[in-house]
Amino acid sequence: MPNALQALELEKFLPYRLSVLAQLVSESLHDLYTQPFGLSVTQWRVMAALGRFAPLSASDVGQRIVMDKVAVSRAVAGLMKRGLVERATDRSDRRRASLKLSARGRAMHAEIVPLALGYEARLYKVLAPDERRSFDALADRLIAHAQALREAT
Amino acid sequence: MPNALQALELEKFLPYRLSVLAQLVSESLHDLYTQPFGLSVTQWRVMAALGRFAPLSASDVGQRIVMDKVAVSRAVAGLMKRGLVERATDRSDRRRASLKLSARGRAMHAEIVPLALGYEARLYKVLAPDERRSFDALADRLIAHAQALREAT
DNA sequence: CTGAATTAGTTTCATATGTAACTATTATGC
DNA sequence: GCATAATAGTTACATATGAAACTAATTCAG
Repeated sequence: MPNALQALELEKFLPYRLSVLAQLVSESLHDLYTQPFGLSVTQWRVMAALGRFAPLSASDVGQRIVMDKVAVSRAVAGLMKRGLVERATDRSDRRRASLKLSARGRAMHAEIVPLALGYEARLYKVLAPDERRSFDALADRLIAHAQALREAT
Repeated sequence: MPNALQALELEKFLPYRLSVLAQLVSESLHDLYTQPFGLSVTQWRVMAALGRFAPLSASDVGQRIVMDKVAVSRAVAGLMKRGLVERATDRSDRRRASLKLSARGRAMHAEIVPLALGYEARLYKVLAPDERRSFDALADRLIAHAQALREAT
């Protein structure tokens, strides 16, 4: 047969399933911090980046968490308004502003991290330790490859 | 130590990595059909569902592709305007409308499917066949479990 | 040095998306 | 049978997001 009929079986199609999984996980996680802390997804991600990587500029944040600068800018504006993040203009390059969590921001971060890790732990429970390691490794390779394919275009 | 300091290492955090991977894949795929065919992501998903599962009601589509009814409604409206989808009111329950691809819709679907499968194949190339099977199986279990956790809340 | 090109970040506008309210139709309790 | 509830789908509003234009500061070529 020169060209067997190609059928797209959605339920087996990798991009589709990745989208469903990421969506489910993201929504569940969102529930953990949206009601009690009033954070949007992007705000939480920025807080997570700042909580982990000390002082960062807005574009550093964007690179870390794969978020465009507009989204970062908006999230930071919201976090500053609530006094969760502090900004200081860089003395040597006044375009830059280095960002870090305020005391309040650190306190909130410290409350949310265990919730996030708790959810991750519950999710991972369905996999045995070696399966978890295996999934992680394969996912990493897929990420790297997807990135390479994207740039190749 | 009663409660070791929990650090959130974003780059190892499963929800974060799933989000990055799904985002990368979705963007790449999007490039394949957005320019040449002028479809949005939701429109393409609806077409894919209809292409595979014959006549479906709008809510059937939503269940298949995990998309809420508002999004389905909007996507269908756009597809109908372009004559890619046909709608027929159900005689026995006039709230329902059964949807299917038109001839033009089927033709477009037939053009896009190989592109989508081609991308999937390129993506999968980074994994050996047994790794691919393994990843698929683990991902399926994660999906099922994430769904269960979500409902348990 | 000085003007063109870069870079950081914000604002604007157009589009996408989710929640809730609404219409129309069918099912259910009494 | 009739009022109430439930279901399919659309519309309206409010918010989120992305692309492009814009401001301000810095770098670089000559």
